[in-house]
Amino acid sequence: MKLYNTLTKSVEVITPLQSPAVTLYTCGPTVYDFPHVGNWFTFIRYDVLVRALKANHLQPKWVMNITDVGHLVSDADEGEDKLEKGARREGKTAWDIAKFYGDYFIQGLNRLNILQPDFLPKATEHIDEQIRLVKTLEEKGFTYAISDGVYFDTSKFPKYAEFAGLDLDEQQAGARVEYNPEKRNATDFALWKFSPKDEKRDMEWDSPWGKGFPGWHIECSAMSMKYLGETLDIHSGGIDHIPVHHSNEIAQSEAATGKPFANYWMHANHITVNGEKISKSLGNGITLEDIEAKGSSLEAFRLHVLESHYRNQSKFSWESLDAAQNRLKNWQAAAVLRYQTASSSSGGTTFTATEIQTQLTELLGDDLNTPRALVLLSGIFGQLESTGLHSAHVAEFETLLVFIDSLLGLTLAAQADIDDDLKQLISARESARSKQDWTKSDELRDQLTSQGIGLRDTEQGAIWFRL
RNA sequence: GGCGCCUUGGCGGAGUAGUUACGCAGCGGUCUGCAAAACCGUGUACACGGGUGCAAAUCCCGUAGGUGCCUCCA
Repeated sequence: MKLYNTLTKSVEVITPLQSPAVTLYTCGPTVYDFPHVGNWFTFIRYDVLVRALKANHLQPKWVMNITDVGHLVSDADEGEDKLEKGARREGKTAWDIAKFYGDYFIQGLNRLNILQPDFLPKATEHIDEQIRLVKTLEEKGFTYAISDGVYFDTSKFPKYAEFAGLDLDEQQAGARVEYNPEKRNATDFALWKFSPKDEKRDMEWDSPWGKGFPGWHIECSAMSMKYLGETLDIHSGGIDHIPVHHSNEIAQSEAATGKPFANYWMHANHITVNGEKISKSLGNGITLEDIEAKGSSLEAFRLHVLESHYRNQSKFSWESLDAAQNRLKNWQAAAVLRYQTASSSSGGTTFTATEIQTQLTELLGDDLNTPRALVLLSGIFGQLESTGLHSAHVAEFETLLVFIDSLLGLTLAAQADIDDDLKQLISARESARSKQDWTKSDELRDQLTSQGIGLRDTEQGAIWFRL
């Protein structure tokens, strides 16, 4: 299993600390609003990673956090907590917001056929762990307190800028945003924030430094260490997190333990819509509901995600989603050929499932090359559609479909046979046709169409497919 | 202002030196009772200008446009 490692900027073979177990931490959502397609792209990328690891004989132990406190509107540790802001927007408490959008997120995982992580820890349920980690950092001299919180002193972690390849001096010279002048360094970040003196927050806890709430970054370190140990194999997240969030995670974790935090870093690139990034301010945050309202399926959306490589910036458009929907329909039409092999015993496509499985596993194992995997599959399904499935290969085909579904999260094997009523309509049409009763045969065809079943007349008889 | 990345046929999207990528859509034809599907055929694609090479979409330099991070954000 090979993966591009942001740490070394090269594709590397994954060698877990305790193979075949592989520990994986993926940055999860901040649950203050509906996720948009860009967010879901990344979560599907994680899912593909997990499935690829499994296919390549590794056993992932997967943790994805739920950020339900402490993520401020600005990464510069200023501004409002997103949860509190969401609460004000909807006239609820921050706890209500976290519950509602947290539940929505988990439903979204299911709707997109994303595997459930082994752990989905919430930041608010790990306050003690976070406080303990800050204490450790304090004891080791990495922290200092100012009026609004306890901060990490990045100047005491000399390789801070290495991970993101930043030139801190240059950046500061041209920085557009001013930072809290009490901070010792621009890159210092909050470990613990104090509650405002004149305001009662929905979410706040006591700590050795005063009442407040944890900084956004510390949760990931605390929770990954709790569930996966001080050094994890793979840490994954959105590409935007390289400069701030992940640099901070590395700094605070390695400062606390003296050990490497993660051996492999996998970053999913972003997508654009109409050539622009997705952001709240642009108002182009398409949701899963928008996709369904347009008549597309979430499975087609998933296939659309797989059509591009996770390291490239890819584009989302309704046109490309339609293309994926059509491609999926063709695949589904091929999948149901296994119910229609009665007269193709002599001809039809034959193949060996294990051979194709090996190829697919290698493609996914080569830095998650999903575009190439789809090319392979389109070739196979295309051949099936043109020549039919050999009747002796139904079981082989079924095995392959189950494997494809497990690797790519599709539901091809689940494509069911049609019921007897529909089958009778088809055979009634066949006999009408043999009697050249075109009126009746067209009428029956219309009936089938209205029930979502299309037909193609071949030399071996009518083949049905779902419209 | 600093540091990056990108630019492939109608749309999406692989490909880092020499092979038709591929998908979706389109066009012409065959087949068909009519359709549909399928099949056959069909697009002088690699932003522009130089350079290196026997050979460049692929490497180097420059130009133009776009875009990302340094605010929000997967």
